[in-house]
Amino acid sequence: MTGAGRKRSFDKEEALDKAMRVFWNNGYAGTSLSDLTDVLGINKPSLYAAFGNKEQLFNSALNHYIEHYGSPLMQYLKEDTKQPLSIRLENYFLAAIEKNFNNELPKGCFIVNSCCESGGTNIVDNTNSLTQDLGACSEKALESIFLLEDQNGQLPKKLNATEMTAYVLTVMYGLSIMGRRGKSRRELHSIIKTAIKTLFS
Amino acid sequence: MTGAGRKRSFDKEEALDKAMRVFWNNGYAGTSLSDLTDVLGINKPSLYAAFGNKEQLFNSALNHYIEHYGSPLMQYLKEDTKQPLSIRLENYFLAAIEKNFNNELPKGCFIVNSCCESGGTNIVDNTNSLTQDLGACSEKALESIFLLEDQNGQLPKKLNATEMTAYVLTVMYGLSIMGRRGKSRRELHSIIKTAIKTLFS
DNA sequence: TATAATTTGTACCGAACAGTACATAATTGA
DNA sequence: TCAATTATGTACTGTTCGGTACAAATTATA
Repeated sequence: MTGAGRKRSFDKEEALDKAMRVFWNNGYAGTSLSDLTDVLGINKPSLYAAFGNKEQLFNSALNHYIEHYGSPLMQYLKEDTKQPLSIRLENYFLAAIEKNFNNELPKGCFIVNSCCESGGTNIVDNTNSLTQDLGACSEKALESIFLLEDQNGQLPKKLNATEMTAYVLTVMYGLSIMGRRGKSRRELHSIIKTAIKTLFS
Repeated sequence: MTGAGRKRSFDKEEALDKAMRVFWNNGYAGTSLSDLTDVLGINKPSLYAAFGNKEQLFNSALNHYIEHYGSPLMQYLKEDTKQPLSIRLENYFLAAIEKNFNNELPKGCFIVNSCCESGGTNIVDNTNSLTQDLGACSEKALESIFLLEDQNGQLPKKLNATEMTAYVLTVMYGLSIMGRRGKSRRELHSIIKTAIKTLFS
């Protein structure tokens, strides 16, 4: 079927990762096609041929983020289930904030940023609902983990899985904003310590 | 001194409040001058004469928000100091989320939204530092309250004022994102209940 | 009532925006 | 080697962007 035709001069997955970082840093409305083509080192027709239009590229960037940066964090909760939940939850938080000190990545969480931008009149319905879906999806994943923990009696303070999920997610979101504000690793660690302490003792 | 000259046909404070809501909903980059003049019902030269340029208007909107929507919340912590801190903190959180169900106001917290947008290449240094300053200012206000509480032995779990401040602010930020995501009053109340429960028992 | 001061409305500016037409270049399969 | 196919680079489209020049309208003071 395919085969004929000139070869693409760039790696599509690499380019998507670069585009994601631009959107992550500047938001949808704050990113122009020139910003993208500059960073990706390709010209507009190539970008359109590979990724569709600006909105579709943004949606692809959101999915790419979840797949490569968001979802992997769940492993810290799932693995080593012999360790108490308090330890795994702390590792989950720690891993999340550690991204914030990789100077190659923008600050905060891309999904959180997009939630703030979402709902505005510049964001298309399609993108609004994708942002909502990705938020809901992470929430479901978290809840399914805490449902298991609840069955094993690991949830603290008589919280049920739904309450635990909503609260942990709230703290995660808050940490994202604190990270975006440029808080130091020391400060973010302190917040995590407080979260674990107040939840589990 | 002043006196001569045609009268302004609109109320400047009202117009600023309207402009704030547009920026709050759509962000800085997501708001155009046409969006503003449409909502304010004035034309561009009037807007420029009254508020300077887009960036200055945005900065004024941020200050207006803090003065009329952010700072007043602090009263819930300061007044009725005979009541235990747990009650006052709960009222503070409740008052914060209640704004989210006023359908005339955009969802979430304007400052939180601006933090997410801040740092991007489209936001001018001046606005970046104002956003940072306003974040830091709220934090100082909160910390001065918790310093007093600490002296009265009201802080729970052996937290000091700095730890308490950072954690409460994190939960507030998280609530803002949850609100922006469209969580119901019931869900946000549940999160607040969990926060109070885990902090104080 | 004349004058100075201020706001308003219209109409415009150059620049940047998202997106595309089209010719050229490169690659595969026949 | 030739035809079909795909990607690239240039140059362009119409629209919207933030911002302003300028004349008409309105007001207070002298």
